[in-house]
Amino acid sequence: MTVTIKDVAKLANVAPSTVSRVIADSPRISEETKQKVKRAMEQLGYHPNINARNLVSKSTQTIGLVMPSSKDVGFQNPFFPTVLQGISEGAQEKYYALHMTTGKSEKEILDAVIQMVEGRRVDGVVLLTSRVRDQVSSYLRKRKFPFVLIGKPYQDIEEITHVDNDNIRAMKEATEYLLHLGHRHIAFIGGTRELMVTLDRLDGYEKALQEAGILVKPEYIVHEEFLREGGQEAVRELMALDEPPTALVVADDFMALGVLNTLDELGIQVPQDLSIVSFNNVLLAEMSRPPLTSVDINIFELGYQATKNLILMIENDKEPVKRLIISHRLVERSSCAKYN
Amino acid sequence: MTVTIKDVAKLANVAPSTVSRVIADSPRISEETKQKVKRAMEQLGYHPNINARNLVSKSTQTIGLVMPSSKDVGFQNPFFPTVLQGISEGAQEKYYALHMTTGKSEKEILDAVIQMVEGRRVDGVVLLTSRVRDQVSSYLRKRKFPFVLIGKPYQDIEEITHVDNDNIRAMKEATEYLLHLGHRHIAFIGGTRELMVTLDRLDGYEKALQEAGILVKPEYIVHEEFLREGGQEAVRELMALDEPPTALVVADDFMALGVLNTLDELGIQVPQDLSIVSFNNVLLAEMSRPPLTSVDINIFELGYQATKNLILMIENDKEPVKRLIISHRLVERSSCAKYN
DNA sequence: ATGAAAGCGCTAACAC
DNA sequence: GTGTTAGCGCTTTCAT
Repeated sequence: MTVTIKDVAKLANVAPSTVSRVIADSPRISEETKQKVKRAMEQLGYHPNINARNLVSKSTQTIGLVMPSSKDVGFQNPFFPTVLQGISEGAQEKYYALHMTTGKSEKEILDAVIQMVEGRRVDGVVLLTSRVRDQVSSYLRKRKFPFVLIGKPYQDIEEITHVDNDNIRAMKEATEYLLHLGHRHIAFIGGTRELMVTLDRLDGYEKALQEAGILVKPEYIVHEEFLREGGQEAVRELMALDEPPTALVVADDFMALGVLNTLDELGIQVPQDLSIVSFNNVLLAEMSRPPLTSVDINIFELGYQATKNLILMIENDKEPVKRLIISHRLVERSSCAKYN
Repeated sequence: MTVTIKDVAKLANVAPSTVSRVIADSPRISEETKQKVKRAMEQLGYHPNINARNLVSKSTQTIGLVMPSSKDVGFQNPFFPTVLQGISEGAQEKYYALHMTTGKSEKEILDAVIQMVEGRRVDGVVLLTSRVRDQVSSYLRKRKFPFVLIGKPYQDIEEITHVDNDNIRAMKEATEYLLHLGHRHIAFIGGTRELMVTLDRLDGYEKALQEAGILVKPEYIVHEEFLREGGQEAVRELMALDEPPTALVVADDFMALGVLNTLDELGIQVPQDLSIVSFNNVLLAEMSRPPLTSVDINIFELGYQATKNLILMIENDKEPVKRLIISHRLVERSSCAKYN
């Protein structure tokens, strides 16, 4: 029924091992037999059985992807397809396949990861988001299994290869941009504090203010856990303060869109009444009104570098631990104005 | 080094086959030995090698996912993560894993699919988008390999199990909604004609107009191939016609956002000057200004049903061909007004 | 440069 | 109810 290496061997009048060598493009096979075997493969429509190959070779040429929880907001964020593009391109170039894990809870995800690692389905793993106290990364570390984290590790930062932006600096610069425009009342809107990226960006925000000698006010710091519901309310409260901010740094374009929306309802004009700097610079940023000044963090590159380096680690087990910092740049559009 | 079924067998004082039966939870094993074996597995930290299992059992418990070309606009569309959520939930429930294929060109994608099918990496495939003259679906059909298409097949519609919306009717209703509001000059903005979904929606648009006795004007039909560049221009031309439309049906929320943007630049107010009905009802639709009246097509369900039915097909090879139509509904928001 | 043979870790007859 | 055994399709020594 299914055509195996033996069938090819028979037709080509060689041993199965020779066929195997042809597949691996071994240099110790004469060009002549190579052609002969290839013709036979062609003729029979032969395709190697990957499971058999994986079983004996103890490698799979596939990379495991750990997605954020499927009921997470992150899943809806355009960040996600873009980083996937980068990962997939990095994998494709080296002929690696992609295996996905998802799950609704942290536990489901961890279980799925354990299954795929212990079951020898993958040679390495890319973690798509860095969460505080992430169990998956702890497990992989203990297991000494090759993996790369996109984002900043919660702990053991010197020992986990990761690719990240310098989010502290990036947000510091974003905040300073507003400072230079004359703003003194700048609020921060970010996602859940469970995400390392939120923590770093908050950090950068505070640093910028401190350096400028401006007091960091707790009421100016908002964490929108939910994209829609929570957000609306939070923005309303923020703008209802005795001393409302004149500018906002928002940790994500998608979030910024929601903010823009709420502001519109409140009759607050951007950038005339309020300036906004956002983050990530996804397609959305230029499609919103006003188009958002946003920090481009090179999402594609995050994914691409993560995969490239994971493959390096897989193929060379003494590849050193690396910390790859992807560059960012502020893209000015129309959501900011001078404060007078 | 790695612990195998034999090690477990030895420790538990049983035969390897018994261990295998315990894993498969065979009813012919006494509760007592089951416990004994499970303890041994626990103690040794045993995990089954999936490749070995796949090799002999000729099944993989994994589903292949065929994504749109990674350089495609579709990739950026929020449709994509949402449908993935549905797929992943359907798979998870039946303990199926997910294997992804991507590629930059149609050819790369086809090759990747052939590899994963012939290599016996997956038991079935779900195709995420339906394109005109899609080679992947032709290949799978010829190969008689289980697959489900999300969207409407280009050909052999009676012979390909697919899950789709009734896009013709949905767009017809959307158009009629505008008709009922008094609009007589309604234009259509859709994606590339390479996508079946575009064709169907265009069809529904034309049907609605015809039934209403309104002439379908070619200059009212716009296909934005590129989300940004092309779109801007197309919308401008449309609004610069001698008789510009008073309403728009747009085949996608993401596209609608771009349209909204261009209209704003042109100083055209929605819905006062122009009404818009959009499609898909992703999160974006309620975050835009004005919030978009959009046809909810139940994206999650598309993915979920596709996977569920694929698994049925995998597990029962005489499962009949099915055509699953997912319901839709118009969600009214603020992008439409009566025409006076 | 090529062949023979062992075995990767598992399942599934077939015995008993 | 459990053990024995023969592969699944491939790669990889070890010969020659």
